[in-house]
Amino acid sequence: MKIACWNVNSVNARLPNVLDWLSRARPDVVCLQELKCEAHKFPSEEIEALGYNCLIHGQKSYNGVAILSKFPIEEERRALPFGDEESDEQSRYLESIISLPNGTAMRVICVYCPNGNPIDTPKFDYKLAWMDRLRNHVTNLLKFEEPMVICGDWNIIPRAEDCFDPKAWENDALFHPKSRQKWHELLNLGLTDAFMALDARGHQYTFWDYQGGAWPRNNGIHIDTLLLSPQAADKVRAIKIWRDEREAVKASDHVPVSADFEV
DNA sequence: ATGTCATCGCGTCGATGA
Repeated sequence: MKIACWNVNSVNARLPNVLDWLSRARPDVVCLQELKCEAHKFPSEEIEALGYNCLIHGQKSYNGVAILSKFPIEEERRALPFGDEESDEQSRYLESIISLPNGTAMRVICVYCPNGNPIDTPKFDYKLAWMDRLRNHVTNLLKFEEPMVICGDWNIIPRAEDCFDPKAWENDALFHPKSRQKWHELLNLGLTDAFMALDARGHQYTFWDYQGGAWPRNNGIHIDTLLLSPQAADKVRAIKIWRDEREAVKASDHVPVSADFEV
């Protein structure tokens, strides 16, 4: 089975690209970030027509996450615990249980981590606190010892070789030592980064800014990936960054990332 | 630093976020 992750930067502005890619890639499960719309404006009919069940956590203008599944899907929660009301106003988290054809189940989680810029503002504090809340929750989920996949736009550049020009990111929330520390704390719970397990090359970007000719210069960053519980890591077989999608007309600034699992 | 894009509002562009 194929599970994918894609920040679409407005699902309605991107609808032709999304439908086209779903038809070609035929993923079984897709986690979408940055819907930029409320649930009632999500293009459910068009996506259902391709055989997907849609679980949507929308928000007007900003954020918004969804999980598409060809298999039966049930919502587990749509907010991280350990938070305050202000944090939960932002639609950045969606957790589901998907029933697979072989009779087993998989927990699939879609996350859109806060950007956090500029640093030295409450936005950066919010990013760090959000990562703490996620780590606390994942700590509990790992106790189930079940297949679990967390797909995300993590808004964190893990390594210097995950960007074109590390110097340009020195004072950015995506590459700040505190952000990367949160990333390591999360992974050190026992999660496997699917890209690092199966590829691990540097300069395999998933995002290129619209500004400054970043795409033609290949000035990108690697910030989208799938994190796996040990039981999911046992089953992962391949990872793919759909780089060519960045070349499309009206492309998102992120490209899809997919992982193939045995069964 | 900025060769951009998307949304909203009571608007026909500016503010905002990325």
